[in-house]
Amino acid sequence: MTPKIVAPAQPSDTVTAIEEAARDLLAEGGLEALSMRGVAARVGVSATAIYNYFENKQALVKRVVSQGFERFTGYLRGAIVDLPVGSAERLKALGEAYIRFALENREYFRVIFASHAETPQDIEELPEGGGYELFRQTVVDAMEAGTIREADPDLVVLYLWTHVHGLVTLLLTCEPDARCEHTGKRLSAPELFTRFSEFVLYGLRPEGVSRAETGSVAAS
Amino acid sequence: MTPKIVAPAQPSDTVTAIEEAARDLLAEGGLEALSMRGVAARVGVSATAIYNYFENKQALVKRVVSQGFERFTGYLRGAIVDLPVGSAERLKALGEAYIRFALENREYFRVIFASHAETPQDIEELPEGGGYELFRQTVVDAMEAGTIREADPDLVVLYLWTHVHGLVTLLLTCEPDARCEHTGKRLSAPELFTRFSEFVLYGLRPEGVSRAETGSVAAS
DNA sequence: CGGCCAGGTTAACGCTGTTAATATAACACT
DNA sequence: AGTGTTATATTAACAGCGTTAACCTGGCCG
Repeated sequence: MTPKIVAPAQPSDTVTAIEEAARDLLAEGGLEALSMRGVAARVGVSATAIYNYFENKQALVKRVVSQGFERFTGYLRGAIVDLPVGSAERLKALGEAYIRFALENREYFRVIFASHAETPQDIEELPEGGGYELFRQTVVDAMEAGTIREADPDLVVLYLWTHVHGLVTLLLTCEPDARCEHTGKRLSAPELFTRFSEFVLYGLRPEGVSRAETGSVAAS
Repeated sequence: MTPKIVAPAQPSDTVTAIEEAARDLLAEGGLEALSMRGVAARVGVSATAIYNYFENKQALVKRVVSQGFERFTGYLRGAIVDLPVGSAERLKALGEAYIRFALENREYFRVIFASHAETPQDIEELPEGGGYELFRQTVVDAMEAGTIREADPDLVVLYLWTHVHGLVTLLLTCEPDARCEHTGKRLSAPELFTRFSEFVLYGLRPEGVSRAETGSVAAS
């Protein structure tokens, strides 16, 4: 029985149990299913016991979200690690993994990106940490390999991020399996992503028109 | 027999007052600021009086969201009505209006697209109604005018929708004024949208490569 | 031993959505 | 006029929520 030397270094059993219970409740029924009393009941303690480890519910949620974000980036990293650096496959796999994780962890993802990020500190520590860097590096590699054209990497990252994130949030608020096509085609999310990839690569400009022509004179 | 829960043909004074109070509270402090007692207090009645007009809070929120969606589509329609049909300006103005409305009505927009859409009926009546058709018609016009290349309109609509929606949701969860550029550039949302428009038109493929070459053989 | 303190308890406050029972006023019908 | 019905509002209450306060309890340290 070695007495625990430093408390904060390795978390106690109780606190991890609390985190697990909170994570499960969150994944099962969303934010409103995560109640202090509910978490406490799962752990087998009183509700107020949680306040020994977390200042309030928001802090608990923040912790869970933070861990979820780490799992998210880990998932993304694992999805592209075996693919050749700078390849289009790698870039595409990253987007697909983004979508897959979001759809398979709906409530989780929802809460991760519903963290209103009131304090500017929140946004610093959460989404930018590993996720953005991973995204950016993949884009930079693809640029150097000639897979995509050269441009401001941050701009391109944000552009691609916007796309996958938009697709995901639309699918999350509409329907699980992408019935957003209203002509009865009902493409699945991966199918949609594949179709979109072509637009991303080649753009929407009409076929025979060179870049100079459509510049900004499209109006009559 | 059954007390009429649905608002009558001409809404009474009280019900519109309730809707207004609910809308204001929602716009001010988000969903959690919208409480039955709070709404009732603003109207000047008892909390339970609301239940004469709305089955429960969810129904009230749904009503407010529905009205907000109508305002949203009206806003979009007004933003493009004066611009030439089929022009790139029109398409761009639509996207810009989408972003502008979302950023100027943050809580509103958030709740509109946070309507988990549990019942399939919800999604039918809400987002598809006028908004999608407006979006689609604008795209079809642009296609016929040769502003953008020809493709499945629904696919292109969803593509562009994904684009603006993703940008908006990212900006909403990150920061008001788009500090998502982490190199200190801090482009504003309209600036970002303008920059992205070029990507949307011309794509990300490297400059000199024709469509056939990069098809799907980008791997090593 | 005394003291401290982390970790747990119960009780309680004020808030929430919601239900039940009740009151009141206006209208229709005989 | 009386009577019933309906719409509209009320108050009281319940269960659940996050959170605070006061209290207990066991183990560690000087």
